[in-house]
Amino acid sequence: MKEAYFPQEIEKKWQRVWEETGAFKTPDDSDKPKYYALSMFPYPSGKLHMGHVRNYTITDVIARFKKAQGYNVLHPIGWDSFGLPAENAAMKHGANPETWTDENIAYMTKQLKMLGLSYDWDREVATCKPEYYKWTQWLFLQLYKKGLAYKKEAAVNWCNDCGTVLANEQVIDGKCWRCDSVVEKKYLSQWFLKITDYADVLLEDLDKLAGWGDNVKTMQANWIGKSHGAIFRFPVLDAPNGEKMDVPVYTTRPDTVHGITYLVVAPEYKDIEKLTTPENKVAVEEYRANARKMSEIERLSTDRPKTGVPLGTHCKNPFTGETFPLWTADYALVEYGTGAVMAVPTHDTRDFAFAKKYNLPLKTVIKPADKDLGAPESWDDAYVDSGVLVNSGEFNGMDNESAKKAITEKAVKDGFGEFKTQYRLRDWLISRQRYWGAPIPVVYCDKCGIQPVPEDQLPVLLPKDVDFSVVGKSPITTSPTFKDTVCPVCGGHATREMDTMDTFICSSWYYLRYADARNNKECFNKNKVNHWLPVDQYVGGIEHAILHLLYSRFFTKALRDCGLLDFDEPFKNLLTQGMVLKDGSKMSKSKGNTVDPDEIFENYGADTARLFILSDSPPARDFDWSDAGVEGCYKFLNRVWRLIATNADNISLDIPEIKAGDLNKKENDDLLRNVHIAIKGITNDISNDFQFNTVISKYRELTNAIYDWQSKKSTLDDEDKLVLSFAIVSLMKLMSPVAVHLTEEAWHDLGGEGSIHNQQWCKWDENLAKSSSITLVVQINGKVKDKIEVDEGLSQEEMKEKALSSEKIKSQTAGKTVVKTIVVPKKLVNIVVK
RNA sequence: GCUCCAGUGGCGGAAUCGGUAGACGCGUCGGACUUAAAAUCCGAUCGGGGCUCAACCUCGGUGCCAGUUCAAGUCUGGCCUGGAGCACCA
Repeated sequence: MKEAYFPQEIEKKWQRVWEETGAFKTPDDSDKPKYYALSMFPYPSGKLHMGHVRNYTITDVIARFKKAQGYNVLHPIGWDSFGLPAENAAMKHGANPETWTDENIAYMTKQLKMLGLSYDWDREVATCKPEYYKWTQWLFLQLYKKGLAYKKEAAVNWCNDCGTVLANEQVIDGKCWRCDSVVEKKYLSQWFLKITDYADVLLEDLDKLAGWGDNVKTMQANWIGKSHGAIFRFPVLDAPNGEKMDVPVYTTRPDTVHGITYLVVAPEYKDIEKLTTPENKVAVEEYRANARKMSEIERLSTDRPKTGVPLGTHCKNPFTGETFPLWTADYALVEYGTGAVMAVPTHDTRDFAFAKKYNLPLKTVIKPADKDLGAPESWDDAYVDSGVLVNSGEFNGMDNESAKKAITEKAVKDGFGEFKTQYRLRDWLISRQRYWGAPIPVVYCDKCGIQPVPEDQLPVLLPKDVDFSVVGKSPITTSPTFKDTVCPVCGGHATREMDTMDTFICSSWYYLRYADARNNKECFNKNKVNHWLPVDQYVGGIEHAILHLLYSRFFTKALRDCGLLDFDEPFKNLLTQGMVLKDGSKMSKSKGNTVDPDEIFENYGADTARLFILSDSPPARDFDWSDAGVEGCYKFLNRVWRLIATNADNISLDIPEIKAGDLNKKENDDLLRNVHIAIKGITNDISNDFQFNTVISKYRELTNAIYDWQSKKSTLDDEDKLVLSFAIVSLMKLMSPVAVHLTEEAWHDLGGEGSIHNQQWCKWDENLAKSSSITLVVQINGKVKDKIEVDEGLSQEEMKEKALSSEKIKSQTAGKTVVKTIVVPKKLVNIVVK
């Protein structure tokens, strides 16, 4: 065995061997229990970054650990390869997005292999390949048949820089998630998926996800935004055309209904013209035109002063008989609730600000039980806390929580309202006016209208005869061959849908395809999907907390309802890894603080990179990259290598089981114990929340313990060699999921058969994993005063005696009264004195 | 504004159930080996006080203030700071 550690040499060799022998192929049929470990698949942007390295290393270690524990592990990889960057790159360099994507996939595949990841490459998928997007289109058709895909004219988010519409989830702070430019509203006819049909079950089933962090679950719950309240319909008294009509409002505060002093409709409210008097028409039209011009970001800014104009008409409050005026104001949102708000300025901060500005009346209807609030005209803000009702007729004196129910019940009985559950979640807009995506498989017939493309005509291929240099429209529209087609129903002329699907559709089902990646007859075989899914451990970035993870949950539920699979949640356990930072901020090209994985592989090897990326922080927390830390990990691997290499002649792989009492020498017994403690600790640390940072500290502790043991030996007898072999081979096995190449090389150099990665995980003996003597901690009044080495088997009474007979304790308790003594078995004695 | 997460040495972080705070590493300092360097190895490293120094002794210490308990980094209540998500959602 070579004395020196040459990672570059070793790593290339084993990567080749693993590839040639198909070391990581996963059979579908196996007697072993299944385990599905999955990393979020990458977008082929060009090169791996450290975030990828962290993500894939974490999942790889989990996959290898589970395999060693006897599972049949599915650990696949693929490419989320449709999307705008490819198209933009193509436009910039005059190339083709496909070429650009293929080149990136090739390069990044090479890098993934250099990292020593145990993927089953036979299951690789790329969402931009026709053999994949054929099935994306097929799934769209299933959703269409089920009534879950529909087209409608709506105000949608438009990103001018990307030249396409965006889903609500892709608008962050009023800006495009990808290019950060300000999003505008446009009225367009677009395709939507009815995710709102699943709002309730998506929310409820979060409770089933015990293996997800609360942060992600609350983010999803907030996004779905369920609230309970009531719809009230207020009759209009003076509509200019004399029509009898109602204005319905949604409120979560039915208890404040007696305090209404005006009503607001959104500028885009559908009946606004009917509710405007001729005298107010000009001002209202002007206000609406202004609102239309405003960007979303301005419109939604909470600190912008409230504005509005009166419509001139009035409603009657059926609870009080009072009349109140109608206004339009842009703080009412047309997409939420009914698009109209009952305004109770005394008990809502927004209404309060608006009423103050326009001198609208204030009427108190809730006050704290124990004090008076005074005239609302003197308040600085609305009173929004709970209390008892006043000025509310028959409901006076009732606490406001009970009043919510009682008042709504009265409205139901009298026929002008009902209970209502409201969600903030909107339907998922999936049309994109871009080229590099899966075409929406729909045609528009001059006679028959919208027609889905028949399944046997799939895939609808992306045209290749397009001009990528066009500005202001999708390149797909430049294809001379794509647009015109025939109607599948009447055979007459039809035009194809020119929009492609949001790439998040492609990534909403890829984890299903891995179960049956090469199937060219079906999307996936139902039995195979039911066997492998749900994913046992999903690992990826927190940035997908809402987008990808919510969409995938929706897809799984929808496909279950289409009869394609039998489970209702795709990801049983979710690990959201933290970001990789350098000098305290996120690695990014613009900040110039990136570290190139290639350089690390070249200078230190993949094993060092893997070890380091796991070592310094728990996986869920942000990780601060440090060059000194890499160096430290490299030194540690050298230290491990030296330990094995210098002892190679004394190590046998054929180790009989060593039981308690088999060894004669105390130091050998101690080393044996340390090995068992390490096995137990490392196994538990990986099993509980994947605490790889402490796993690695335990590698170091065991390595230190073996070096310490060795420093006391000048020659080795048979017992020494036995215990040394056990210690070193255990260390190698424990490290094999992380230092995948080093341990494989050492295994072979020591004469091992096959691969260390096919060996069983180490087992520990509970009796050997604890020491025979313990440190008895003696406290006085809860403060540690002495530590005594005692035999483990001591009774509580004996522990107490030992403690009290300690010289230190005697001197500190002298002259004081012992009030009480608490004995914690095998741990400590606390003496309470006065 | 609402929701969630976090706060421990110079730094990253450790500490099943409430039971020895600071494992392991990085950095720093000191030493060994060497002609020298690299590599490697050994030792020290929370703060205050006592002792000529050291061993040792002692007090304080996990963002802040209270509380529960024999005992609190850990539990409860209230704050402060940082991060993330949502946000004129009625």
